[in-house]
Amino acid sequence: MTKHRYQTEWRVMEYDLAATLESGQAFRWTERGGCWEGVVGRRWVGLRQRSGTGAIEAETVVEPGDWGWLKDYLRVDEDLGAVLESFPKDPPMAAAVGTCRGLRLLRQETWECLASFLLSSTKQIPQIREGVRLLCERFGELIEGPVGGDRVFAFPTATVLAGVSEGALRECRIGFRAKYLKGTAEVVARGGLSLVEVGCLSLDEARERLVSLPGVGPKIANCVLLFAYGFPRAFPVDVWVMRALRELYFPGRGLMASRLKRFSETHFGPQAGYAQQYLFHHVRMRAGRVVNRRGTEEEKLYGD
DNA sequence: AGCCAGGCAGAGA
DNA sequence: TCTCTGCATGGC
Repeated sequence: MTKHRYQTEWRVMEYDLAATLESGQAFRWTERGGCWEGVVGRRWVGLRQRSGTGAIEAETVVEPGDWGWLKDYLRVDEDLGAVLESFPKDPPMAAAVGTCRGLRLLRQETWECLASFLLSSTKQIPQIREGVRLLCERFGELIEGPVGGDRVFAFPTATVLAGVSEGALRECRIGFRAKYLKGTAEVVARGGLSLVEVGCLSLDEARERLVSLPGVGPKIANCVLLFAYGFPRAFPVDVWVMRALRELYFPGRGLMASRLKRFSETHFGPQAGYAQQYLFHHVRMRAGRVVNRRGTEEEKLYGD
């Protein structure tokens, strides 16, 4: 049988697709031969960025309608220049913006984002991706993918995950997080917390609701509020962002975490969440280079 | 071998 | 309100 392939293209300035899809906000995108493959909602999606114009090409294998769902996900209509302009004018932000040109925030589906970040505590991004992948393969619905490609799965619903035993969830290598995932899936599945209604609340009220879920504290809540709900001031503070605050803003001073968090709540302005993502990506890229350089003895000589 | 990873919950001070 | 600890797993 022949499958259709539906394609479109957006001309968008300052959009680094690779940085955006790899920056630890979404966990299902993989690159194959210059094409980023993933799943948005119940559709397989292929994305490619043209080297010359920077235009983004999108492809699906089922009828895409008007593509509005994918434009929303990628936030291609967002005015990134205005976002960057809103950042505080200080050396750390200037450095972060300089090394992360075109980094964007996505707008993800709320349940997938919440469930994915429930797996994130004291895990590295590749391990989170692995857990998400196994959950999808074992409990997600099979959906249409490209001819001759791997099987493709939707992210499993809260209802399905609520019905899975904790032991079966643990077999996805998610460890102690299994009981949190199951517990939260149960609350969401029975309507104990409406993820739709959370989006109608103020940032503080929305965060208050989310942290009532088992396994969801302020950090994970802020990730969901930023990456799925799009609250522009949500500011997740993980070990990397804490490191950025310490090393870039207060080097050599042993400030307490609580003091740094208070600083972060007021310093970064109306697009603090975006600023956070730039700092996060900036310090991770910097660390990545250091790690890679340890690979060869000769470059070790250059040190830092 | 020990330390760290996009943390959180529960206990105790 | 704070600090401390256990919790799975994998990579270095």
